[in-house]
Amino acid sequence: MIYIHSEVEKKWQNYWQKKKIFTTSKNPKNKFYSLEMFAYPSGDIHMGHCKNYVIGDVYARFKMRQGYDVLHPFGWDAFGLPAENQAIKAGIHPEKSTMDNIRISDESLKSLGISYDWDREIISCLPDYYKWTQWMFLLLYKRGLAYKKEAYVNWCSGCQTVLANEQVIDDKCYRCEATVEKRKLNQWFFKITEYAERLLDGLNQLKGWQENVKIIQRNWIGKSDGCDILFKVAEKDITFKVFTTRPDTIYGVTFMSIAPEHSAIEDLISGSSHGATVRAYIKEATKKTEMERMEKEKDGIFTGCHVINPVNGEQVPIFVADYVLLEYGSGMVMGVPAHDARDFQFARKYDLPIKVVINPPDSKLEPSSMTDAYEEPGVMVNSGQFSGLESKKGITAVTNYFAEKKLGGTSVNYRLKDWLISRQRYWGAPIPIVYCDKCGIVPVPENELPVLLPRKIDNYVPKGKSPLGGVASFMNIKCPTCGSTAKRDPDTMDTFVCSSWYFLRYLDSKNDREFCSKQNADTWLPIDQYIGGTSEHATGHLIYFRFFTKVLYDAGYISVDEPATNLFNLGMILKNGKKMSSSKGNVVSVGKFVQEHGADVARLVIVFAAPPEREMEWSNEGVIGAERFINRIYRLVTESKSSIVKNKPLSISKDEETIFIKINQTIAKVTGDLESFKFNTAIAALWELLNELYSCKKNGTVFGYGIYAFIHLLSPFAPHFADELWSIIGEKDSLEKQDWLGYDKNYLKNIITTIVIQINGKVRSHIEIEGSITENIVKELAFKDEKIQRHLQDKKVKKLIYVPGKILNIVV
RNA sequence: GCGAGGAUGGCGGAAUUGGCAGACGCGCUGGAUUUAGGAUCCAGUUCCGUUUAGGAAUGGGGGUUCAAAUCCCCCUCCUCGCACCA
Repeated sequence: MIYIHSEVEKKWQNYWQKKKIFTTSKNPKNKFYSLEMFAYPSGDIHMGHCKNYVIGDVYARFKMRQGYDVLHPFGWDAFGLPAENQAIKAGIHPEKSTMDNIRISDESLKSLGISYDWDREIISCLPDYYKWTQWMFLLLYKRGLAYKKEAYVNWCSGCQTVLANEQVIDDKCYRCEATVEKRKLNQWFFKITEYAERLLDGLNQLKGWQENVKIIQRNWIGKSDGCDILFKVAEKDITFKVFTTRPDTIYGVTFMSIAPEHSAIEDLISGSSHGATVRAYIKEATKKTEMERMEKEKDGIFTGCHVINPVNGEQVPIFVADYVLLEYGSGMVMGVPAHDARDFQFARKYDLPIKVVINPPDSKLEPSSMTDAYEEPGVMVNSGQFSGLESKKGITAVTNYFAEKKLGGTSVNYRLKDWLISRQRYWGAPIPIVYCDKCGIVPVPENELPVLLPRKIDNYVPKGKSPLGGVASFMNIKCPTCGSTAKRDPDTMDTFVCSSWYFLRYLDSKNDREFCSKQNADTWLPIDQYIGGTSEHATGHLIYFRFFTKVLYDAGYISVDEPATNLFNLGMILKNGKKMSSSKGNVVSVGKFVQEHGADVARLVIVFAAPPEREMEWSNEGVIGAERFINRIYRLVTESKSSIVKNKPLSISKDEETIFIKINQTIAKVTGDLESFKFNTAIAALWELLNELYSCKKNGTVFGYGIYAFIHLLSPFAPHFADELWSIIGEKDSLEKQDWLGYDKNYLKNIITTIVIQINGKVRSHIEIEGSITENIVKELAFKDEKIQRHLQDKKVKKLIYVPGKILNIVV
């Protein structure tokens, strides 16, 4: 007798839909917001994507069974490069291609029986969604958090657009792997840096986030405490502010470096004989990629100017050097060769003086014999009034000195940069900004949203300019303020903007007056369990959606300032050791697999093969195991359905006690494992119980109850199959409507306890004891034991160590 | 270079306030049943040792302990993140 999955799975999916089993409660008493990251619709989804949805589904179903009113929605991150590149490749308009992909992917998800409330599905490329993405832009603009500036940006020659920092990997584009160059462009930015401190601080309250992700975010934010110091230029009327974390080395400054892109350089070299060489150097430097600049030997060029060291009046030369980053601090660095590795190299190359101002605690440094900079703490020397101070105290003392003299003082810098959101691409939400000849930058009034993305466009393939710029009917409008001729912004927004707030739209997906009502937000927020992705999102989406949450909180639209209390990161599914992807040709199609083996088998393969957080290889062996599991259960249930017992047995006979204990232990184990995402060991426990049920006498109330309990426990993992078994044993409706099974605490301990007897830590024997166990009984039985006696011959017992109920170790 | 995580049978993986290493599955071996087996059932399966007795074993080396996969020190390799951040 073999289980036929195809009809059964369809039947239950229809049933769930008809009975609205997964429709979210309107008035939740005990809310639980369970969310999986939404997806890019690039082609049909494949098994590689499905781990996310299956793991999330098992958890959501478990929570439903525990009596929570679960919100479990899904949607599509439908704008952006992945969808657009795929459309261009196929030569199909992105809208058609995207919507087609969504349709077939929805089918795949439904065929897996994922418990989504499909009524709340969102698609970020549709106007009723991106209207609110544009609204978010305006909100940030109003709050001074969106601004435009000319900046060097990452330009991908393949995708013909700018990229955010985290979209550049080793100087290559994250989508097409073309080399990324620097271009100076006028672009929109979100001022995420203004939230740097709060983003950092908020991590401490996220107890339910994996430490790993929080560490990555901390590093990415990159807070460093230090001191600003003002340096006057000797030859010109210019003052520079320079950031340093080591003000204690101020007396060791022997030069100054400035980033090639720095706007003050022109002033420094104007009218100077150094102008030509400096300009040539800058030209060369800005041509290089970041990688090239990093890999070569540090170099620079003298500007002809000097700065005056404010502590001792010394004049030191200013160099332009391409290892200095414009974006960090003020784009200038004070060169202290004795105590900074980079400055040391630079000084040796150009024969600049090396001045030791920090000595190690118990030795003295000689500049001539140094082979490396000394960067550790130590004692300040050659430092005027500060000499003799321990360097840590020196940092404070020097900082205070500058603060008092109004020449600088305490300063904090972050590695985090503002978020560049303009994209010169067609497939995105248009930026709701108008450029009026008279009024300048004008935000589109809210009541004119959405700014519709024109469907008709001659050429959406990017060629270095925004495709929308060529659509006259879109570009040319009247200024909303004064009515004179104006133009729209031809750029679209980074998709990360769409995904920064999507979790809010689910709460009120059809609201056309607000992105989400305050009431719904208050009802459902925060996300109780967020599941998805790997840590690759740690510096992208997971920071951005925290940022948006804080902005919306500040603006009073929501009452939480962190979006998700718990975050679970998953490991990828691999096939032949590599990430599944259609370009690598190693995908397992959902549709085909479900047709052949069934959704429940797919689900079981995913949960049993490895712990969810670890990478797993998709293997045929796993499929065989899962199929065998299902058939074995099916056989047992159909053969014994007449003896099913639906209530916990009132009395348990002596010889049924063992199996009853096993049942209770399994309920406890599976419940605990579900709560902590150890789904693989939950399945192992079910296997154990199944084997146990097979080997016990196949009748009697306890056996019958065991099968009943088993079906319950199986249902989050293999919901179609479990509901089918549920009806086979004569029950009505779906298990989803049933409360999660409790267990009897009095039956968790085994009747027989095995005590391990060790001699000098080596296992020599076991004794089995039923009933109460005291140390004395154990000792008595141990010394009577034949094997133990043999080992104890001619030996003297020195010590006995007894661990109650576990071990007796005899030391001889 | 810095930061995080990891290394356990033929394979995926269990086991963490230190207490029987290898749960469960796959594979393999033997048996039963079957016209048949890539179905099913039963038994076995870390390695060495013919069996027994025993010994060895959780990447390698040292240590703490009655007792270490688990704690400490050193080393090797792998994965991920950051990477001139002044």
